[in-house]
Amino acid sequence: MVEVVNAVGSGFFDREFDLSVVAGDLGSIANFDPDNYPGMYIRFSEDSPLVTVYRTGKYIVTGADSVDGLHEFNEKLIGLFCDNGIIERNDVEWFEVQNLVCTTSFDKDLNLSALAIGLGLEQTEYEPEQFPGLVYRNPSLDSVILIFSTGKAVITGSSDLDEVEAASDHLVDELARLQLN
DNA sequence: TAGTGTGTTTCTTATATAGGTCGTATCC
DNA sequence: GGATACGACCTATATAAGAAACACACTA
Repeated sequence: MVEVVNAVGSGFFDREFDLSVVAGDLGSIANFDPDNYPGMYIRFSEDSPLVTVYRTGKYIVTGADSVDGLHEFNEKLIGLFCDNGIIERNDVEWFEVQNLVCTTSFDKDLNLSALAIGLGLEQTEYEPEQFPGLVYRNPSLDSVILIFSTGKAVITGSSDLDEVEAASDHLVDELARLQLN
């Protein structure tokens, strides 16, 4: 069972912004501090995703917990900008998912040293002194998997949920093949 | 040597995972 | 003062974006 914990997307409005003015128009939900970072942050509520908007019209949405939620939030953002006269509907050029961070569990403790050997040392990085997880990069997958001794794992780097599930299935198969699961 | 141009790195944000370290607080 | 407990933060992973700070190469 793969669960999305963070979905990241980026988009583009065909319009340049004076972020100081936009932040002023949006009020307390916007935060723009050019001395700290060139992007303007927008957050609708404490637990909502975060939007970073740039002068060029490009923007990033982080912190959604599903792909649908990411698109819904994007629509909410577009609505906010249109309602405040910041953009018009036809200024919306594109929006796409860039990265998914997912978790899964194999429900069994794992010997990461043995797993690193079994999966192939050229495809794994395991340095417990540096980081407790095993990093698994398989060229046939478009995701990177962090595997922990508790049997839990983090799958990241893909923009497609089907690819994430394929990566999870692949690892289940590998664990079965290696008789470590 | 100084100035200019180009390229690279860092910063920031979200998020899970887990081990280690560090600082602070509480108790004896 | 020493021992223990706890929280915060670091480590690593991916990704987008723009700006600033660098490093390096080249020309005058």
